[in-house]
Amino acid sequence: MNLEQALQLLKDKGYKYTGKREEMLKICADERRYLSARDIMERMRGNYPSLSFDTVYRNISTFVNLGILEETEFDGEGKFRLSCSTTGHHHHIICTSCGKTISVPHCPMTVMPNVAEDFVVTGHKFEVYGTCKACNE
Amino acid sequence: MNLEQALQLLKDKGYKYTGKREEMLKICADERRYLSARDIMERMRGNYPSLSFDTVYRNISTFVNLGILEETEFDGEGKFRLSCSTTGHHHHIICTSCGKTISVPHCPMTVMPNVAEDFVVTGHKFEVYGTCKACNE
DNA sequence: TATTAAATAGGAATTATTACGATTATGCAA
DNA sequence: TTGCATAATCGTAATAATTCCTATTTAATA
Repeated sequence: MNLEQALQLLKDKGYKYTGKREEMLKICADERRYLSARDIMERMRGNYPSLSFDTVYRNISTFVNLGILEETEFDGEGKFRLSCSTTGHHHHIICTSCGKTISVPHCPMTVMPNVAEDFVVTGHKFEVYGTCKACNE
Repeated sequence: MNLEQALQLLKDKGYKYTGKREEMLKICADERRYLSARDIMERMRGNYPSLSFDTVYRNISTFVNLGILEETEFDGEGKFRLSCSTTGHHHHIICTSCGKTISVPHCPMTVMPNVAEDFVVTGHKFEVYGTCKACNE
């Protein structure tokens, strides 16, 4: 997904256009890696010095619900990135230092032995963590 | 791992025996599923009404470092369980309602394409979430 | 039994996130 | 273009999980 698609989707769904929403999405589109809510707030402070937590968290939540952002959680906080263009279901190798990702189309669920007949499976998480080349230097 | 092994390991490593540590481990050994720090505290309040956060969190941290407890994180909080007897590396299917688990010896890393030559891989997480039979009723 | 270092209590501090009433701004229709 | 209804935002308080800190207590052992 790119910025234009994200803004169009918001419009189609009847959400109002605001400068803050555009800037949030712009930041995510420019960086294309996992950012925390605080990361996003910090990058917006220049243009919107009086930005509220509420605005950022509520908009993030909206974007996640619409599929504009992908969400995960590690190091004790939520992380968000613009949904990958990778078609369909995928996983990530994630740099825990800068949030940069590599997409992995391979999903372990396809080869999971069906040991869980007693479980109603609602989801799964497969992530590989490490540090990227740039962060290693 | 069982209660006796855990207590022995603590002793071998030079940690002091305390009733609180034994009870924490007893709770984990009896339940054998993922519990939050708060879950553990609540179960101890009867015997130790003046139990401190610090005690629980510090002991959990000690136990995790010694490999007595396995740690994960979902629903915004840390979860802990007595290390499985399953030999070696494994993953879990986890009931997000009660913390009950099923061990899965299969690890997706063994079949991961090596797309990460630019990454120094430090870890990974593979968990399947759902609700168990008992919680579904 | 006395000593010493580890463990704990009690509560304050931190951090991430959510909640909420008051205010402001967007989209739309007259 | 203006006014209206409602969504979005602000400012801040509330929550919730976790960590930190100091005085006190306790387990191990000499």
